[in-house]
Amino acid sequence: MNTTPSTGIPATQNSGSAVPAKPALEGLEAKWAELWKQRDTYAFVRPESREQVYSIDTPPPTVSGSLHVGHVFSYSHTDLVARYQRMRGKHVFYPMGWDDNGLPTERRVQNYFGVRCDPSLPYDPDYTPPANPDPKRQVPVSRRNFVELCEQLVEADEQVFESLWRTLGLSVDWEQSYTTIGRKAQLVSQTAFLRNLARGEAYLQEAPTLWDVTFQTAVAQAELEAREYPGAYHRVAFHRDGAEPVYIETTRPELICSVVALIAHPDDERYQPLFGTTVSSPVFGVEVPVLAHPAAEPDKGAGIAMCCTFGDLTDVQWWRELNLPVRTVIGRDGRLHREVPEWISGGEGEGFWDELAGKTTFSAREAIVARLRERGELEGDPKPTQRMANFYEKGDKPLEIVATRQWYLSNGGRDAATREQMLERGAELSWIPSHMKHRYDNWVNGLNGDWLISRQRFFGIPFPVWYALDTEGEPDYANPLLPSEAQLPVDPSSQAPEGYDETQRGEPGGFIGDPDVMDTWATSSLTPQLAGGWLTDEELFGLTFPMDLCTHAHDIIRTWLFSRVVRAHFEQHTAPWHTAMISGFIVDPDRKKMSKSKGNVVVPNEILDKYGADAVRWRAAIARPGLDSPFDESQMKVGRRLAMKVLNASNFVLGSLAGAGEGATPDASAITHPADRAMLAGLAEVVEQATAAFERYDYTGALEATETFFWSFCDDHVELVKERAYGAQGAEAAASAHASLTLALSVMLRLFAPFMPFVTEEVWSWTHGEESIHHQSWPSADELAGSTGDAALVADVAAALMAVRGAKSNAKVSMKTEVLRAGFIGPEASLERLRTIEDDLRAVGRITGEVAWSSTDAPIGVEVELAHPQA
RNA sequence: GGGCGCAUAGCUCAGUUGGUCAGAGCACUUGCCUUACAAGCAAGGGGUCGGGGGUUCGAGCCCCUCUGCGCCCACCA
Repeated sequence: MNTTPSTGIPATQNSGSAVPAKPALEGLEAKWAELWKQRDTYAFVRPESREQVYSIDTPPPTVSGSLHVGHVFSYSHTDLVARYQRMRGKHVFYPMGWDDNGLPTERRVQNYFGVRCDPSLPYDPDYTPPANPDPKRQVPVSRRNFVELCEQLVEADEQVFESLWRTLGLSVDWEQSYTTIGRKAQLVSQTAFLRNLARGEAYLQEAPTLWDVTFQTAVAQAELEAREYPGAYHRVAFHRDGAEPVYIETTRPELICSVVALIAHPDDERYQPLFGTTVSSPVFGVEVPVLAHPAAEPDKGAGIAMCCTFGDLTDVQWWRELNLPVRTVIGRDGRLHREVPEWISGGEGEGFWDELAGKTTFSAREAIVARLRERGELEGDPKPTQRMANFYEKGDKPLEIVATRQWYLSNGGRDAATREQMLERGAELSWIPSHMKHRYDNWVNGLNGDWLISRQRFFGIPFPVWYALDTEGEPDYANPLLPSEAQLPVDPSSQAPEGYDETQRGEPGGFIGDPDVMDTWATSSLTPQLAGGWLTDEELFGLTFPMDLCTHAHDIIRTWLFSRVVRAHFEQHTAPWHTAMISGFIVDPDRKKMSKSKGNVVVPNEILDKYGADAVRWRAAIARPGLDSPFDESQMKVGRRLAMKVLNASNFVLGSLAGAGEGATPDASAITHPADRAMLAGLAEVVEQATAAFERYDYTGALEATETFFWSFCDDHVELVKERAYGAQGAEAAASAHASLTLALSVMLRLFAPFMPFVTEEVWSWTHGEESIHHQSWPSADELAGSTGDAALVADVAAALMAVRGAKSNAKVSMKTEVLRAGFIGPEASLERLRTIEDDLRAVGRITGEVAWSSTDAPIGVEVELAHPQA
């Protein structure tokens, strides 16, 4: 082949090789995403035994939501491990799910189509949504129409997500995908629920519940968010017969109408004389007892609190532990009841109720404060304060506490033995990084009740439960009617229970269906079962469960991770996976969390377009598990530069140096030159480092080792052997260079493959036809025939080159300047090694004259006599 | 208030059991159109490893303490 391509067009251009003249990154994502799809490159092929499988539980994204770079990075981390394990010979089970049920989808449908669900409307089979949706004036539609619109939009959203994941290069097997609303999800969720119910782990209970008045649904502890909320202390008088009034301080005077007791700490001497007596409430004149309870805090407010049912969770505790009555005034819509409460009716406040009835808590507060003022029962002016209030994470009004009937699932929140079991399951997991286990323990130990799994919504999986109605039409909640497992999935709102027919729905002596749906976590807590084929494909389930790995960011340890542990513990009596790899967040440059409201969200498509998927993945890979990492575009550039370098260096090695014809399978026996053997010995060490790093889920360490070697390979080794590869030292010396370069490149490409699947696949395809690099085996030190070489020479070469280049750089001359005399100094052992490759050294340094060697204790250096630059 | 994590060059981060550990990349400076790559290459400047104690022959690395930052949980009288 032509060894001196001076035209700028490599000789290979004429050889018919697939090595391109001028490689480019542009278009690689589109090309390979499509080919991988066509060739089914990442299909899960069932092996004989569980040991041959590596199974992964990765989060089903909320399809109605939007993704930011944080998601992209976290999913990339999963893919790094998936690709590594695949190359290690595992059959990688890597499904993708879509979390498409629940409130987020409902909200998106409402806004997108401009509709809202009204369950009282009949189904319209020909319904078409408004042409010009107005989210502010939503058109009511039937429940079934609403659900159809949800399904329609969800499908479109899922395609957009899939396309993004393919562009990012996730090696997901798309045949294995699942949704959280589909038939399989219904079957799995309902079956698991019925079994929980049969074992007593699930139960129906009427109890005070955290309630979002905007969405009008109950909310679980895991979905709470404490936020600052402005309020004001109102100092209010409770009256005593023939004595001074008792003052309490409250931020919620509108709840005075629901007061059931005043409570102070048992040791509080100020209030001890009052314990056991009664006082009467301002405005309403309702008599309530003064009681003692240790949860009262003497230094908070007036030191004595009014207990209302229910103002906050402390009220719930007092109500429960002191056996207080329930006096509910706030309805599911967040407004005060229309009718006069019975404990007020007949009293002095009865007439005033007209002013409160149907008001929001905010307006009721204004009305009652005005009334307190009039009556002289408010002392001084309200004192503004900032307090923490519980919010639904998706809501914008503080949660109320409303007594409602809900389904619960035991999770250790009410039972110390179960809690202990959950902690033990958590301890069985291998946590990456290990300190993330503390978050799990912290959460489990802080549970204050069982898991509330029912939601008063529409687009979700229904509870497979009916209730018989007695002759009065009252439901019998104590004895729910249940389907058999063979009947699942069922929809109790459109199907009748066994022994009844549809005409009996809602009729006395008939039945009603449970109106609620399961919270989305009640389904996604079963993703290992759902994806793995539980109930539907027991062979698959046996091969994949418990899974090897679960991955996600640290924010959903308390929700998704914990809830899956609960489910697998009850159903399979095991932890759902062996390892939990937890990602950090990508934060903005000021280390603030990215959020839409702050406007600091980086959209994935933009950076993927701008820098390419390999560059984005590279950036993701330098963020270690668990560590938050600030977003910085300059780092994308570095990733892109590496991808470009891989492309160029591969092109040079395969196209010009080694020769494409002999490229695919190098002849190891030809590798005889000490420089080549040393390089391969160095690479063998890198292979061992990278492998060890990946085995401990330190993908960053694996990348660093590979990348460091690769750059020195390009800068030092390739430069060192270039002339020899062109034939300057004869055929045998050239063959050694060709074979070693090809072998080293093959190894490095495979080491890079998990990180940069596109560019490595592109290069691989130049010499391997349709064979994918992602099916090749992960490199081993054994396959490096030259590993018997002396790796120490690699460092000597680097030092010698640096010395020669430094001399030229200091002289401010071109690197091609001739060296008329070079005197190397350094430790004798190093000089000994360098002498074995003197010809290579002369070529790269353009040393045309005498070379001298003198051994010293100092590091390697050189004294040179340079030709005149002009010469 | 409880828990966890972080603090090493201007920036982002490595520093595995205390002894070539004071490093890398970016940024910066100075050169080089060198026949793979100028979105390149080469050389170079830059840090008393947050403060203070202690253990040790020896400490970014271990112990104590202080300070600052971040996250999770709790906190509605």
